[in-house]
Amino acid sequence: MPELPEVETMCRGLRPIVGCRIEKVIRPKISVKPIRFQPEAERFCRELTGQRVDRIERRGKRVIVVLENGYVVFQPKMTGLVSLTDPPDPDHIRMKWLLGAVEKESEHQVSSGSIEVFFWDRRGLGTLSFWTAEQLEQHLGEGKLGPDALSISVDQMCERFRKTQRAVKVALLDQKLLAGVGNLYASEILHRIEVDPRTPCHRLKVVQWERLHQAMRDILEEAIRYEGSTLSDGTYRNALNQSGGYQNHHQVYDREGEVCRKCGKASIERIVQAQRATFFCPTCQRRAGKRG
DNA sequence: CATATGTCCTGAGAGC
DNA sequence: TGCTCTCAGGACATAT
Repeated sequence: MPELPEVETMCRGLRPIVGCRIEKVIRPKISVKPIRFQPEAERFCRELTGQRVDRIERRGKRVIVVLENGYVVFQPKMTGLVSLTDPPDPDHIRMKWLLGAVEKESEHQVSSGSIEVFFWDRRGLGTLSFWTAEQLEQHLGEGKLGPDALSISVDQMCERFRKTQRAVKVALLDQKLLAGVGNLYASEILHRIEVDPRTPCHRLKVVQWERLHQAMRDILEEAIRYEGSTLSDGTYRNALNQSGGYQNHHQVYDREGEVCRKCGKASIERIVQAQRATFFCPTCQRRAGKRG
């Protein structure tokens, strides 16, 4: 499930294509249902062909390839992957680019010859869009997508979260409030600051939002250094087709019944919030007011 | 407006 | 061995 660190890793892996021209856009024939393209697939491919890649950006959990004339937005959702090497299997390649060599001198210059970019998605919930600058803001601008988790300030966070009565774990997943945190990292963040995931946002104090903000940054940055988390399904890989490393550092996610690494006593519990699994330590993350 | 639920999609794994 | 069933969860659509 690519969240901010995994998507950031994909973006970094794409840097070698900056300056290259998209010579061919291919949609391999596959037996599974096609993913959603916007505009529809044939026009999408036509629009991209011949364009030069200017830069790579990320907004929350989306990869944005900025072309000389338009923006390609890839939403990996659950199992999507962008890579420069062979993806996990050939049966779920949703799109492929053949790139020409770079035109100008650049710090990311690659040797001549062809580069391939693979858009792969096993479950096919992901989407690919090609938008103008105006459409990009329409779809991903303020009001649609909250501030990115790595650039939001503490004050912004307090302001956006303190109004809601929803459980803090559930609110962290709301991309309109905050972009980039998903189910895995939300549990990890709350464990680090020892807050019960069921606590309503409006009950958290300013100092706790400060801790949450700091822990969020720390954990996301650590995870980026490890190039994300590859879960047991093995789906997620970095651009060079290697597993991430952060799964070995998870404190609670997918550790139901195992001993908490912080207190060394309690075993990690799994509950369901808003139809999603939440993992936490019942000892370290006691509800406020019940401590002692 | 705020919040909750249903839907999309495939493959892995459980259970019989 | 092979079948059926459940589950994983991001983002959007629809309902309350």
